[in-house]
Amino acid sequence: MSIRDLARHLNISIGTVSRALNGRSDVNPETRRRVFEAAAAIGYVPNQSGRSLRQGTTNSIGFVVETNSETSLYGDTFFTSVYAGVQQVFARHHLDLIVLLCPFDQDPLEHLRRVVSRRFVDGLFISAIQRRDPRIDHLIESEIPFMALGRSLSGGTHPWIDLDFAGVAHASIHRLVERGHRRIGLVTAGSELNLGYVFADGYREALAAEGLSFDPDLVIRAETSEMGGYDAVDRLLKLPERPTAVLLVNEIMAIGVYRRLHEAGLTPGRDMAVIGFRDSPQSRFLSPPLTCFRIELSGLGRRLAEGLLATMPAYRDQHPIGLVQEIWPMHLVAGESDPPLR
Amino acid sequence: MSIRDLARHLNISIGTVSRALNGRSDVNPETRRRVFEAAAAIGYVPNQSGRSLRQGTTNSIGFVVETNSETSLYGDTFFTSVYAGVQQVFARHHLDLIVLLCPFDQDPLEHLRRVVSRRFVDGLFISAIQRRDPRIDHLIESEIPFMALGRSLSGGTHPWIDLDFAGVAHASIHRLVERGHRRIGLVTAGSELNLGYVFADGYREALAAEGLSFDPDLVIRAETSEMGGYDAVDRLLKLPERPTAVLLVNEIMAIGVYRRLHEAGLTPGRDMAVIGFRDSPQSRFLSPPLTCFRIELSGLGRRLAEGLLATMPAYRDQHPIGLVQEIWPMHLVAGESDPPLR
DNA sequence: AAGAGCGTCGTAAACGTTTACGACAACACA
DNA sequence: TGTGTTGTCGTAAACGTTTACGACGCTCTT
Repeated sequence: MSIRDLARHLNISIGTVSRALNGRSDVNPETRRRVFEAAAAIGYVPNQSGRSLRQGTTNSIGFVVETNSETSLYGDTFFTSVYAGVQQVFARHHLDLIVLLCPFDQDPLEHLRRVVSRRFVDGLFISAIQRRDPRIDHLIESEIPFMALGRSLSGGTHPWIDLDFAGVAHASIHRLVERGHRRIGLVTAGSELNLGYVFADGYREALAAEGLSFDPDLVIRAETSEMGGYDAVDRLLKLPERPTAVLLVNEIMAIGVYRRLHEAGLTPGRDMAVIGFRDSPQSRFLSPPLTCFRIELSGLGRRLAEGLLATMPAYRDQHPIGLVQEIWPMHLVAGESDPPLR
Repeated sequence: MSIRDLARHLNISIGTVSRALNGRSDVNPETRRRVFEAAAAIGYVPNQSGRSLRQGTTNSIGFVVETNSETSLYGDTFFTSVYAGVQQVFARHHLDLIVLLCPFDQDPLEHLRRVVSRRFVDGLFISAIQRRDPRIDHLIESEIPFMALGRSLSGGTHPWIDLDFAGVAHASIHRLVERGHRRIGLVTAGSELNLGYVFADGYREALAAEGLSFDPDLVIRAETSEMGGYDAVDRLLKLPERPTAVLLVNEIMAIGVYRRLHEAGLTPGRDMAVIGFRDSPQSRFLSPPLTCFRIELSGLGRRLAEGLLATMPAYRDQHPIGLVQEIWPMHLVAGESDPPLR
């Protein structure tokens, strides 16, 4: 079932059929109508390989995700919502979004190399950005359009959108101080994820802004999992002078944090205030509900898509925005895990 | 950077280069060595579109996932581990696994039609199998190799692997009865997911096997989310005669279940026994830890991959297993959420 | 009436790869 | 020496599509 069959069936040339289907102007409207009608009737759909080969483009964009729990900060609902936003924008351009999984036993750079060299996709999203991320250098060098969810230390001239972890740290510290806390712990990502550093830097700055001193003992770098949160609190509880509040880099950790507090006979919120990132059904269903930060995820997805398309020649004119390098805001959702200090 | 450039660089024909790279036997070992060496030196990688066009195959397999929360029973770690298993097998065959997202505002059948007709992949995995699933009929009709994670009512001659929800129901009921429970509730999937029905049927059979009567009031069909679990318990608590134990179709619900019990001044486990599916870090970190069922997920992934390859002519001889239609076992992990009834 | 302009269409090359087929040399065997 | 076999390689067609180019007929202008 090729374009040749369709052309024969209509008694016209394959060139005309192709032009009709691709919406070119030099084809009679009546002819175009007949072509579409016949295509639908006999169920013709263009072969993607042939099309790709000819025009050097695949009409699909890849979202690279790490399956390694060390580098994946977010739960499932996070990416699902982001994907939805991306797809909303892509649908208008007949672009497909596909998810490319980096096997956990493979080096992410190696995996990316493979994806890029195969020319499997026209563009890429990458996430789980490391502090110094060789993937970014490789992508820039290979000249493939891409968008980073998160920024690295090197910066560069590629598009990125980063979540406002510094803002979260500031808002959290300010709120906790207002509620009487003076000794506030931080549990941040222990991996080389850049956001772990951004979060820690924001924490330190926020302490300074509130006139509080910085105690390195209160900063725990942990795995971003239930167990990571558990271990982190374990260490905080062993300090000679415990913090009265703690800030978490993600909400998965909160589960372990609550658990460890319970085991120590303490009540989350009452005996130790907890603020976490991010708002999710899980956060809301914890007891007490976690005070955390909400992200407009599908909006983020849409913006990511726009930012990527803006760098692609074929779509640039439809997205006349400059280089997207933005901080995505998050909004505090008050729970009951950080009541005023008695 | 095409095969032509590589051939010119080596002063041999492109046919020989292609045969050398593809491991055919009719090429001098010394020539083959030179070809591989030169390819690595100048960084040549075969163009996938050209290859696909010629041999009508894409060397990649798609895993279709629903982003709709109504039909997605499992959390993130579930699929991540399954993917890992699939990739282990695929790596040996130079096959790529890509995830194809069905946009939540699109009909899954429509989405699948598009994927299939574009010939984007050589084979497919589908999950979230409905009781009667038109996708399966379409896949059979279109003659594309596929493997279903879950089985539908229609059966048919396609390969599938289904989790042993009936076995879970039996084992759970048996255990609860042993521990003194006589009135046991069930919270199953409210959508048209077939496993929701399989689970309910297993529950009913297990009750009969234990000589207990079936009370339709004790069966709640709910959304497979935190809120779904919450609402389900809410209804169970309103019954004139409360159950002393409850069975959950997934562990996300358990979060809502625990929460609702707490709000009613009840303690999960002590005042109402809870057994859930499935074992995950979350289940373990609940208080009390959830008694649930563990699945060997990467093994499941490997078996899914083998079962798919067994139906594909190009790989069949390397996987001489028949049609895979199997029930995948799950093993009870004792938590503390179902102590003996006082 | 001749030429320009326009709308519509067919022709054929090109994208990069694989593979059927045949060519050729070297060698073994009768 | 002639025939067959084997190992190695080149040639060219084919996959399905897009698109540059030119052809053709029609209308409009001067």
